[in-house]
Amino acid sequence: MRSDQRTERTFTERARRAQILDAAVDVLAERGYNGASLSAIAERIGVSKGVISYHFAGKDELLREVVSSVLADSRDYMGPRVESATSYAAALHAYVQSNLEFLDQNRHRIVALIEVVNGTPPDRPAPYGPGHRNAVRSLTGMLERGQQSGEFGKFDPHFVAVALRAAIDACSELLRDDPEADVKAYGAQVLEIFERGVRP
Amino acid sequence: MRSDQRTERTFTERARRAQILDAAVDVLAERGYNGASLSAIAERIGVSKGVISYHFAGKDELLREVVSSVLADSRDYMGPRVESATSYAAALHAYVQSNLEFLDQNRHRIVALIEVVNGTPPDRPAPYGPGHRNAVRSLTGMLERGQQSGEFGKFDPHFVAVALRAAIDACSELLRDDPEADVKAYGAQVLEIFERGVRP
Amino acid sequence: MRSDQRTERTFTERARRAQILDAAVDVLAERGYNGASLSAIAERIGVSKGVISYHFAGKDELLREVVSSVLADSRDYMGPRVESATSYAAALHAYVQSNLEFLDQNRHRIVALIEVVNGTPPDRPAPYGPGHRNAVRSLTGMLERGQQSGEFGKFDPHFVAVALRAAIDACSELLRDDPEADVKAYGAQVLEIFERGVRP
Amino acid sequence: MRSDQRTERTFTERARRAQILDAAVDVLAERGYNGASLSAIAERIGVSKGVISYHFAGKDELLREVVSSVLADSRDYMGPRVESATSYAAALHAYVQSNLEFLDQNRHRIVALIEVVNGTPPDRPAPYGPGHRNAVRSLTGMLERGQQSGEFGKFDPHFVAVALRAAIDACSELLRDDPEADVKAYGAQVLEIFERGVRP
DNA sequence: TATGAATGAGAGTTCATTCAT
DNA sequence: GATGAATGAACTCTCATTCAT
Repeated sequence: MRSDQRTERTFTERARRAQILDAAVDVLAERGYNGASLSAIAERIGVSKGVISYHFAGKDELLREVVSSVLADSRDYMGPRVESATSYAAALHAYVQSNLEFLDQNRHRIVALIEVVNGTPPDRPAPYGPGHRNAVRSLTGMLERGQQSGEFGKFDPHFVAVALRAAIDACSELLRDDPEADVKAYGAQVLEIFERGVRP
Repeated sequence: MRSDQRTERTFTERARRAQILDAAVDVLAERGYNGASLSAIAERIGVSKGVISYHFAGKDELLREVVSSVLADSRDYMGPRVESATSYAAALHAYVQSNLEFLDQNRHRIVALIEVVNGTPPDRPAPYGPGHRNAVRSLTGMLERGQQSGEFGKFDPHFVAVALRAAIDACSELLRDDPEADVKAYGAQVLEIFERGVRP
Repeated sequence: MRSDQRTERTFTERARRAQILDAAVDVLAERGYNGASLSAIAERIGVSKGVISYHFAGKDELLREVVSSVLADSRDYMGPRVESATSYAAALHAYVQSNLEFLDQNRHRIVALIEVVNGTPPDRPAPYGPGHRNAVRSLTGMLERGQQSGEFGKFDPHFVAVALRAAIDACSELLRDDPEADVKAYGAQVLEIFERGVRP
Repeated sequence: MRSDQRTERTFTERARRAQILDAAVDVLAERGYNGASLSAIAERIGVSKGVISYHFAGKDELLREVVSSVLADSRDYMGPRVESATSYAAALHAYVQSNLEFLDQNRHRIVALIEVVNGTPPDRPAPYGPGHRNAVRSLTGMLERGQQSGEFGKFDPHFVAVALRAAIDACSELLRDDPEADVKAYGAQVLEIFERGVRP
């Protein structure tokens, strides 16, 4: 149905798609990748499976949209905050802080995203265009420029980027194990470690 | 039949179980959680599906054993190395280093473990009894003791333990993206960051 | 709504029906019976599926109309030519020749017709009222009258009618395998065989 | 399961496969290509759908086997009879006669074969390796050799082969319309026509 | 011990049809 | 008259599990 991509969607359709995406996020977060069958998602909104097939080309498209919508929102949230920083140290600070804020405010969706990314079988196209690898790459770039400017010391920027991203993403685990966890404090702690770590 | 844990297993049976576990690891690593069907695993050893059902109570038990065998081996490898350290700083060093060595030498099995942990739907008993949570807890303990001894400075031990474990585990990603990645160098870099981080 | 056959159709409606029938023919010819879904047909004219349901009682009626419109046209084309023949041999000649001419000029529609006739499950009302059986019957009649007049020799008229119709219809295969096939030459050859065959 | 094609099949399996093939033939003959769902076939033997999937790689393989088994049997039946002919006229005679005999003795299976051949959507691999086209080709060859030998007169061998095959295949229609039809008599009639037709 | 065989549930998809707007 | 939306049944296929042999 959605063969003509340029067609604008009607109001109703946009609403349904959003509703389905929300349901998908919920089910993914609660029952995991393998629990997120089309029936489970449809059941949650109280419609038939066919509705999903009607609004999305297939399960793949649905999951890809789940991922890309979260990624887009995270870029929208973090981008301006990082770019308005006036030093590399400040940018690093803004990066970690805004990232964790976003995570904190989108717990459900983050869990869903991780389920999709981790759950997608290796023989299928990854559901995030550039996705996570890109996140590491852009972080690496920031660290490198910080080094060139003399603000940061000597270290392997790629390795540090990987470790930092992992530390940030671990926030999900933290929340999984304890939904009341103090994300802000965790962020502050991670920041302190890595700020020390990149200092000259 | 294998429900009675006190029954001693015959030699043949232990061998079969081991063989099946190995096959499961291979298939999990290559085709992911959803690709690891009982038929795929059975096919790899050239036996019928029934064999697996005979030796394991069900797929769940098989996967849980995959996980627990890797965790047990990692404890066996790291334990002595960490415990023989004569200072907390040395223990931290030994922890990270031996952990990464183990990861490096058991790539296949680690990937399989991650597949199981990530793939298992949340409504089912988690495949690692205490597992990861335990790892974080013991690391937290080590950091706390280091603080009490005055060797380490002031920080939140739990948060740092979470971040450090995440940084270590990120090694798998590193390897997934680049199988030739220099694990040792990555470990050294992570160590440097966190050693700085915990210093008084 | 269109169940009341006596209702006169408006101009617009007749146009729509014709348009839909054309689209159905095209899709049937290109994608076969099973590829001819209502969506595929609707998409070809750029309307919604509902339009078809509005103008036809159901898919069955649509397909039956496809068949009957082709058959009607073939009767309109062949009838006068056959009837104006002044001998039975001439009638036979006119029959085969005009039939193949019609086939040649309506390849698309013929293919569609065959798809419908072959594709319709046997437990459903056959899409050609009397249809093909009728064609054989009228041909049989012609042969019988030719025999009674002494123009034709001794043979089983029904059997010959069946074989001749089959030979004529095989033209579709010929065209399917080679769209450039010389239909006229094929017709001449078939005629020669059967003219010899029915001679006293 | 049947991944290793060289594996011999057990007795039970051969029996089941045969049983399934028979059921498929019956259902195809009775309910047509589109009525021959896996459930319908399974239901007829009183087993679950899964059984078919267990014994055949998929519906495609099942249908292909239906076709190839009939074609193989028909070759086995006709081949020796045609080859033992001592003249081209005799060969033509044997061809038509043995073909119709085979048709007569395998009515059900022939109808099933035709359903599969006609029903398979055009965008899918044809279910008969060489199949019908081959039949026409070999018949064409026989006619050509008969012409070269001087036994047959002047005509287009390809066209006559197409028409003759069509006349023979029309026997199925004959049977469909009247299950008591005298196939032998029909064969004799067709033979007479075409023997006259190819005479010099 | 191991196998082949069968089951039955559940997956994603497609489709004709219905209906409020 | 026409549309978008939704339904529900049917389809093929996969899989963990069970069981007689």
